Amino acid sequence: MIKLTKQRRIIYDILKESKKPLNAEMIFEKLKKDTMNLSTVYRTIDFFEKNNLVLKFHFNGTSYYFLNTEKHHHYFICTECLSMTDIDCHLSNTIHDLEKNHGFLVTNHEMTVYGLCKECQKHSNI
Amino acid sequence: MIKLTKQRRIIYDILKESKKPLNAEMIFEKLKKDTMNLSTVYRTIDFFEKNNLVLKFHFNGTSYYFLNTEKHHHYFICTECLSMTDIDCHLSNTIHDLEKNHGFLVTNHEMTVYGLCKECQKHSNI
DNA sequence: TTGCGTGCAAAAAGTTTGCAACGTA
DNA sequence: TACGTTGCAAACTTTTTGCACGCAA
Repeated sequence: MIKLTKQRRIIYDILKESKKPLNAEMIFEKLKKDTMNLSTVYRTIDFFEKNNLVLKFHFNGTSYYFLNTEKHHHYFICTECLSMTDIDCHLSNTIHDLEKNHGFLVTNHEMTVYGLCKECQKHSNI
Repeated sequence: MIKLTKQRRIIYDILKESKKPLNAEMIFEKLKKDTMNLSTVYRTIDFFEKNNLVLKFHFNGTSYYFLNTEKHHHYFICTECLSMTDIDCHLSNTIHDLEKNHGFLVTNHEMTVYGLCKECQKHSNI
């Protein structure tokens, strides 16, 4: 059974409220620092990840985390505002082929599209 | 014009010879350390990346790099032996839809499938 | 009560940077 | 020759770890 501590509850709620993926530092900021130690943030996230409660991806030198609801699997990340949008991608066929044709055992997959969202394109001076 | 230095040549060749993606430390090991400074490895890779000569992905705490030939874009990574296999994935449609339906500007995308290759499944005790 | 979770402090791992010297175009 | 590249050493960022104490089940 999973032990529900105050810290886990807090971090879970922060991730739940957030409309964007967060990194450890961002979570730490949100909980006002003195509530909890940064290493606890890392350990808690790690725990969540091992229990499939959160998913992560790596971007610009840090890992970002978000709750693993059924709908999140593939996403578009705006590199400006970090907004995350679910996208449809029919990967299951590809994965099936891999297992069938190459004999691979697929344990995990990720697919991320980066770019600028509509809003950020307006303010962007690229 | 791109300045071709001894160090760039060496690192390029290492990546070319390698059948697997390499991280900075692995490149550094291969060139026997005293040929070049580790920070030069990082700077060179960075330079290659900016000039689209290499692609990278992040895994297990480090960045892995490989030459950006036309054929490499989406791949299967064996988490045991790090072997990399190109896979077919028809993402262009997905990306097209994103740009058309959401007004996103797509600048980059990655898709990686992780698992165990045929060979490693035999020796694996998972 | 007991074993897992946490705080704290310290360090590991990966990567970046400033500056002087060097070497390619 | 000139300017981008490199070596070196130092720092920085992100993440991990050991240990003693604390708390949820």
